[in-house]
Amino acid sequence: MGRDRGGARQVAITIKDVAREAEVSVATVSRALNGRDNVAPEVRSHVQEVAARLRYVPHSAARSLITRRTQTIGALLPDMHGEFFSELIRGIDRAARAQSYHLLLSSSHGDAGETAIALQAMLGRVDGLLIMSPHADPGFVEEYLPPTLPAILLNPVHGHTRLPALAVDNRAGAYAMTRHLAHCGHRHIAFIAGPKGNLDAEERLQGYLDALRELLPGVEPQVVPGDFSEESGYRAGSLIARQKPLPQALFAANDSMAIGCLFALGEAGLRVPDDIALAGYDDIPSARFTQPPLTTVRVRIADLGGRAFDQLVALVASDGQTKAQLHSVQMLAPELVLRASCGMNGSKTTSPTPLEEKKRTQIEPDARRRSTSAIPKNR
Amino acid sequence: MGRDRGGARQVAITIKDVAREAEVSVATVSRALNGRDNVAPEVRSHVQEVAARLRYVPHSAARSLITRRTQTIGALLPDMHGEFFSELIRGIDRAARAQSYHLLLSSSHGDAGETAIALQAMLGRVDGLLIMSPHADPGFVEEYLPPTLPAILLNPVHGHTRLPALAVDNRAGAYAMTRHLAHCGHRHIAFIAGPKGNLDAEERLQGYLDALRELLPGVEPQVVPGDFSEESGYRAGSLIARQKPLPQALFAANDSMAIGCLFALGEAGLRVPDDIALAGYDDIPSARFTQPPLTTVRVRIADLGGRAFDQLVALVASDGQTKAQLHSVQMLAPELVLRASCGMNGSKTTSPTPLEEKKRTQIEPDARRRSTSAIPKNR
DNA sequence: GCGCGGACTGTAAACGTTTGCAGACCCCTT
DNA sequence: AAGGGGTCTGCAAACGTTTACAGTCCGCGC
Repeated sequence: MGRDRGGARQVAITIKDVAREAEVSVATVSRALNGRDNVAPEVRSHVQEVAARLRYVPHSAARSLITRRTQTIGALLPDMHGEFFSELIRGIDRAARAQSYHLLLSSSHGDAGETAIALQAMLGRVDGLLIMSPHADPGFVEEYLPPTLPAILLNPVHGHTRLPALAVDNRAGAYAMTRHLAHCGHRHIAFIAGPKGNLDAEERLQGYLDALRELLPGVEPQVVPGDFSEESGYRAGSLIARQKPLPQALFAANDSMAIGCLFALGEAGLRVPDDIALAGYDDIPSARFTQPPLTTVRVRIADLGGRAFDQLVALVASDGQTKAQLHSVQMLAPELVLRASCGMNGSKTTSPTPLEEKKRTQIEPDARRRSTSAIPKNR
Repeated sequence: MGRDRGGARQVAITIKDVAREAEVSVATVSRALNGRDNVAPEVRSHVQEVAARLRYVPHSAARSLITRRTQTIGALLPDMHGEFFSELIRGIDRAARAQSYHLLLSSSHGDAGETAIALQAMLGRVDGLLIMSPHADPGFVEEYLPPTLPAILLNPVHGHTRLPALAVDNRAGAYAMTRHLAHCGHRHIAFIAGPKGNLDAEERLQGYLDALRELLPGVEPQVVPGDFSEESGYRAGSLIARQKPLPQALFAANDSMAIGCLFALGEAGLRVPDDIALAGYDDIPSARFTQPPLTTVRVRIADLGGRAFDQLVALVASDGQTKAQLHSVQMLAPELVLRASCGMNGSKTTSPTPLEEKKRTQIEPDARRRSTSAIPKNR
């Protein structure tokens, strides 16, 4: 079986080899292997058997040359670190494998220029593009993206774009957390803000402000500056610890700052949550290791990636026809993770609280993608 | 400029369009754009100008159909979380972009079967493969991998393989850390082990045992079981805290366990490092946030990925001829990160200590790839 | 003046698929 | 017995490149 072929060195098996071996034409092989219905059943199984025996793998370049499909989508991602990045990739990758698509990755783009170059390089090789670009102006995308290539933005969008987008609803998450703190009985809730230009940071701040205005009218908001770093959280924490009337609760725009803040509060002799409640945002892994464990807002990153991928494939499949319909911005609702630091829920267990519907298009809540594993695997 | 073309809907620009517009043959366009030298300079620049104006992008499938190169390498990775995964990808991606290669990613493989399927799917689409498979038997790789396709393993290898491999020298790292603890004056050093079947865990244990035997002859090793989880570290810590003669130092096979252990020691009223020194392995981000910051062993993951990629491309370029030469196992030396928890170095700053040469092939130390950023970026 | 070589350019084949079209065959109906 | 229809199969074109080969043109040396 599998007779030697004349040539000097072994070249890849092609459809012709299968055809010769199975004693049919290449057209029949193609039809049999691609599941067309106009093939006699016994011929089909024979061809399949021969193909398997020869370990035939279709040459994807040849195939996509004629079908004009690559079965590949590209992901253009910025320079990201840690859990956020890996979760996003995980979600995209899972969805891709489920649809038997391939994933062409290009990450670590520092600026719009790098992203544009990477975009160029991907042009012939993908059926669609997932683009995450924190750079203020996504105009370069419209500049370099061929109008026919489906693409989905993973950004918090700010203004006009002809591309559909998917984003985490930062504002809704911050709103919900603030509401939770209010429900705990806290009235004086201070907020440690993120860096100025950052869209995520500003949306979170907005959620805090909105909730305060709507749920605790008359209470003055207090915003302490920060920049998402642990150090800035530490500084904010020691500042607040010296405050004459201590706030009842402290809400940091991300977990890193909350952790830094926790250190500062501890140094000042304040106990969390007894003397002051604390909450963060992101649910980074360290959040569950702090003492006390940190109440925070979890963002289902893997879900975000998976959903974006599925939408993109739908766009690809529809050949750009549904494009007009899907030309929208969808928001993915985050969920609260209540741990001990807010004083409400002393247990260590996670109890997700679904958020209510927020403005713009909303995604139906479902949980088909598995929850992100809490404990980091080995290593 | 860019005159309308007759057809109904806009199809991609091909080399023929450029040829027609530039009034030369397609062969000349190809030669001009690919930098062949047998093209008149003025013709070349004219063609380049026209191609740019038409936004011509070569159809990569057509190109690789004939060149038999895809300019793409594939990465087959297991189901990984967090920093380790993202650093690895970052390193690979950077190297890929530097060599203008594309990266086809398939991750989250739970078992050998999934990896094999993913491998199959990638077969026609990549020039080479980077494979990381923690599954005990990499035999399936040899089974499904065409003999002509260059590939590099990212595993700690255990025994025979015809593939070149690159791995982190777990044993050397554990050895160096144990030596450091001994240099600090500790003699009774206990080790919290990782899960039984795990290769990383066993290599680390071996490093500890070797160091103890060679550097502190006569001292009895103490190995406490663990499974890499924070909980198991906690259990090990409370066990040890109750010990009659307390060990002077405690070395956990990974940081998660060290952190769990730290909690347990704290609950038992023991101060680190005054009452007992503590060290971990991996340098996960949380390691620098603990109180006191954790002394640990850092693994330059991004470097590992980048090196592996560069070697793979060299293999691809050499058309498999150097394969015999490169058929080796290279070890990447980790470095110590001394923080306060070991009692030696009270400062918070990282001071990497290069390791001495260890057995097998060793990689020349260089630091061309930038250090992994310490503080997690925004989000 | 003629041939020769060098520099450049064009023609066409090849890469491995998919698929429209047409042919072959068989069975059924008339 | 002839024709019609259905089912299956093969032929060959097409996809967009690269590149071997065969020119063409020009200048130069004889």
